[in-house]
Amino acid sequence: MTDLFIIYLRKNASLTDSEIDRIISLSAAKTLRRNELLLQEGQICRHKGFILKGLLYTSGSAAGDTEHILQFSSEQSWILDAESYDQQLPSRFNIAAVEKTELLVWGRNDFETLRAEIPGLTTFAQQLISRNIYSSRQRILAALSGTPEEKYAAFVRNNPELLSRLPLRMIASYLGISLKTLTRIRHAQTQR
Amino acid sequence: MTDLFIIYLRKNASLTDSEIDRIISLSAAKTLRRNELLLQEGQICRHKGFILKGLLYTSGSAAGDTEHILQFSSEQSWILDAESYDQQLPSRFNIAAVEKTELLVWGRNDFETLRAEIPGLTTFAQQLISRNIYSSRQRILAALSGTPEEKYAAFVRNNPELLSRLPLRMIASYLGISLKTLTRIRHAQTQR
DNA sequence: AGAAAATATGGTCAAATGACCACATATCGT
DNA sequence: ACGATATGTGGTCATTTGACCATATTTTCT
Repeated sequence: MTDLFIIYLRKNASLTDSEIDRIISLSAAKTLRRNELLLQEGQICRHKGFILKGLLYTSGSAAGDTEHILQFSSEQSWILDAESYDQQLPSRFNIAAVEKTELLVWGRNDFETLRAEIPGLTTFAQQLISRNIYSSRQRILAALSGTPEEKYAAFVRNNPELLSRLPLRMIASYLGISLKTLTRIRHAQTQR
Repeated sequence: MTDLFIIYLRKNASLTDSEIDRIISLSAAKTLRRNELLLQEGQICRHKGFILKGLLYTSGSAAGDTEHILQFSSEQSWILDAESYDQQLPSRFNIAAVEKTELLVWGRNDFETLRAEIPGLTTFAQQLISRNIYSSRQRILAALSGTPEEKYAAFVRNNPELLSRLPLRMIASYLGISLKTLTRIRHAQTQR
């Protein structure tokens, strides 16, 4: 199963095989069942995770408001609450499994050890952060732009592989529209 | 005028006075007039800026949709398009001045030189990134949550000092609501 | 100071949305 | 495989929103 991680690193980072081995040697396997929490609001995020297989969502709520899904994270991606992890502060978010999910996780100290040993890992982590910032901006734009119908169309366009794995209510929560509106949109589309 | 920058660094970073001098020695002053662009969509972001005085906005648009304001940046904060700056790719955003604005700017090479010389600067930059990620998430939640009225109330609560400096249409653009809706909300509030 | 431009307000109307509810269907866990 | 639970669909209705337009007001620039 860690093969998937090796393949990912070979493809995306500039690391030697022994460096990759070393990284894996400090990891632990973790499995989440459907709906199980990886991180709960109020807890401190003590691990960085890499998703081998499965699908997670990150959710949170603005003061007083209902909960919304901020992000979906599927295989071949990292998952953590950066703010809580970096500063060891209680998280304001929940991270939970949409479906059965298998992860590799690293404790913060171990990962820092690895970063100190392996310069290429730091470089790689930087790139990930840069991408993260960019995708957050896209997400903000998507949330502000367009009608519910356009938002849904954009979601389908950008995440075709997630469609069948997610309940509609989660998609509605992610897009910031009501489930009612979402089913209306879909109904209108199948009519055509 | 650079005093403001010195004060900021003393307060927020762990740097010696000579390190601060060194950082300033590689900076250049820049002034933007109202509405003037600091960065235009399609251009590559070649500088990192620090705002001494004034107010900027960052705007962009999702495919086909109208432009929205992603962020306001006022004195004592950094401004750049991280994606474009890091990877030297054309920016997808505009950054422009709401009002006359004075900045310090550093070319990318110079800043990297500074980072290599001054470890404390790297640490500090990391913290800024971490905060950036967090505020992006808050922004996403705010965009998804609540009615226009609640969004406006949250904006007023979180940015009281910006209210009088921004035209309403920019606030509307930032919140993702129409100008009409915004004036309606304000009208209703003054009635009470 | 004065002309020109930008900004804010307000009216009307059609359309879209969300809240609430009931019911059908699919999915999950044992 | 089965019962229980979660999920999706659909109806109705009141409310809100945005589009379009005209006009009043403020601000900017020279």
